[in-house]
Amino acid sequence: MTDAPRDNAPRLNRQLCFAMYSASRAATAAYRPMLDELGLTYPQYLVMLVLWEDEPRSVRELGEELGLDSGTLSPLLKRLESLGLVERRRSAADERRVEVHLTDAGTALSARATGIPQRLADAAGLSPAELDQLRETLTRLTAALHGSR
Amino acid sequence: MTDAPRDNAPRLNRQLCFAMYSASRAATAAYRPMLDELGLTYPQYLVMLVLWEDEPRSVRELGEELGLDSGTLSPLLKRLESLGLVERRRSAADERRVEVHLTDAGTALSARATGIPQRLADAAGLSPAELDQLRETLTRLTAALHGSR
DNA sequence: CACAATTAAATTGTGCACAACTTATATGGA
DNA sequence: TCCATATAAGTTGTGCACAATTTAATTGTG
Repeated sequence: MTDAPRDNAPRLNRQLCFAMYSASRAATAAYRPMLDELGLTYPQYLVMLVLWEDEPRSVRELGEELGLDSGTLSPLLKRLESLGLVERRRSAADERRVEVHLTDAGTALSARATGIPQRLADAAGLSPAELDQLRETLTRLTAALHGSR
Repeated sequence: MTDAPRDNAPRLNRQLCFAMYSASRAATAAYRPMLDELGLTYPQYLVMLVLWEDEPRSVRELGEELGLDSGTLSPLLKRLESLGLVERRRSAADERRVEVHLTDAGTALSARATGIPQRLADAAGLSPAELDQLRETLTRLTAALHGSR
């Protein structure tokens, strides 16, 4: 036996999971300076993206879109509310639900966020076709992993 | 104007970054039941993978392999030490360094972790060629994003 | 109607990530 | 040699993720 890595042991840089973990953190880090200008974290930005598509949304609906539970969303939404970007209102029709509405400031922020994804795509160093294929493969992978529970 | 999503606004499910964020969390979630049996979290498992390749490693070396800083690693290593899997010892040659050694229990755990990556690959629902290409593309993307800082 | 089961959101507790700062040690010139 | 600079690790504080639990409102069924 030698000092070389054991052949049967999993090797870090061979692992897809680590590649995704690293890529995800690198992408979030690349977003950070742009999001800093908006005063948002990356998960807060994701919530705003969903609301910019359609609002109001209940906490449960936001959670379904993003795959997050109320344990993550409740405090996050409280911070967005204290930033003056959203308002949380109990639904009159169903008192269990909390509807998250955009404020005028929250709606206005959309304009300043428009260019962000393109700036990341530029920094990615991949062709548009590669980016598209990567996104498609990841989406399929995510669905398969969720299905195999 | 209609109620439809604004065409110029970034759409969530078109965004590569969200695809990576979701895929990374789904993969970690798929690992969780297997890692629960070992008593490890996913980042702890990553540290053990590095040590199984070669040990001892300093905190700085671990951080370079994994892209993590001492703010993350110091408490994580303290937890691994309290689990009896590693020992932290000040380097005699350089008193600033802390060398992380595997204990016998830490070394032995490797055997129980061997099959884990294959089980995830099976659940991924992608062909080996797709998995390999995905990993390669992600690695290239991570490098590009780090380079563009 | 009554009431058990379900659903929605919040809360509590643990463990990352990461920025900012602190402490201690080492190193490279003037 | 002296000491400014750099480096290694730890600490503090904020904000996710996520499991487990709690509280409150709603729904389905006898």
